[in-house]
Amino acid sequence: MTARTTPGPRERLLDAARQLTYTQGMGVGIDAILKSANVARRSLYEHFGGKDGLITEVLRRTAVVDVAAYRTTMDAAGDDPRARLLAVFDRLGEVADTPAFRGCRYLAADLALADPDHPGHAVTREYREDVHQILEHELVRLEHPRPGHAADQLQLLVDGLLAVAATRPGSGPAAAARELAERVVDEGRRAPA
Amino acid sequence: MTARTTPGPRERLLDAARQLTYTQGMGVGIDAILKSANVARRSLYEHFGGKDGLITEVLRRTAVVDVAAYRTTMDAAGDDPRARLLAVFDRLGEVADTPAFRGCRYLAADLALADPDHPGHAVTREYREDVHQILEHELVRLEHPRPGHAADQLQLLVDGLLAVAATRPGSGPAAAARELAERVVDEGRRAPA
DNA sequence: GAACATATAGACCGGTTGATCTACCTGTCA
DNA sequence: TGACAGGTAGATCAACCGGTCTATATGTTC
Repeated sequence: MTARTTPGPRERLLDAARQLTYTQGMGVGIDAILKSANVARRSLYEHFGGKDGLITEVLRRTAVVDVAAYRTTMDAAGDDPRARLLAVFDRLGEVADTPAFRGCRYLAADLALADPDHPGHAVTREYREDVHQILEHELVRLEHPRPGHAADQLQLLVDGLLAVAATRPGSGPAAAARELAERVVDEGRRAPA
Repeated sequence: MTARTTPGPRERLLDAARQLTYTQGMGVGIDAILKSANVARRSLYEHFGGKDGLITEVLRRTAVVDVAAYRTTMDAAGDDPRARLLAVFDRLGEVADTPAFRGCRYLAADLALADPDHPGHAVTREYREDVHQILEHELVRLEHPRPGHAADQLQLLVDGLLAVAATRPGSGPAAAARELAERVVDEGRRAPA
């Protein structure tokens, strides 16, 4: 029941690694992370076994947070599934407008971790499955004729939005993606046969 | 007029770097490139001044090739602007199905090159502008009401397609992207007012 | 043949990488 | 008091990084 005023070395490491791997990429040196976290070298290996373990745990943590953010965003939009889905794109537009935005962390991780056996890949894959399920769930509630397919399309729009926002800032990708998302969501609504 | 049977060191370097930076990422060591190209260390610095120069030149070369590929693909689809635009997505679907496919080289470069002043970023930016212009040109021919905006959307679909293909292979992103591309292209065609 | 540009081969540099190690310090609990 | 877990500090390691260097070989061209 010790109420720590300062997070322990483990949390400090995760936080520093989360920030530095995003701003500097997966190639950041361990020394930079240790220095930023103000943590002894040994503690890293005690807690995570090495750099790969630390990176993987960072991805796991952020994935939990980001999946929760999807749900929070949708809950704030009310009960209507259509509004809930479109709110995701509005929210991503806000995030992408942040000066600190540097693209999708999970895509960057998959592209940067050349080794296909790196445990980080499994984490990113699971993250995408979670997001897909969240989107599909709303589409089912909408009685969308092809919820799985539509979820694929929405996820493609999300990835496209994040990629364009990272590489062509100022082109307003969020609005463009939202327009297309509306058509996906509204598919087969008032159409005959 | 010497008809070389083997490309010179410069071409061998560019070719090896093109392959290795794609399969291994921008973090590949110079030694690996030199060994793969079977080129002396010094030649790299004579021709490109260093690793950054080599990488930048690789991006410049592949950008020329890839922009030409857009035109070739569209020309093979005939004269109709609609068919020409949709052919791009069919072609990208083929490319993404290649076992060697590892995502968009230019997006990976922008995400991996942490230094915002790296000359490679200017090359990728110009590449995207070229692609945008190609798409917009066809949309103008189509008398699309908002050719610039539609080109933005098509480019977003391209980026999303390549990202999904790299991270969720087998989910058929090409077909999903093509469907949405059709709606973008057909926007305001038979609609009144 | 001499001069020259262009290769190659490889030693070498300082710096950094991820990882392992010892030594010491500081709480907590028995 | 004493043991012990968990933290810090920092030396040390082999390997590799990008880059510079010398020496040598191979052409081509005056």
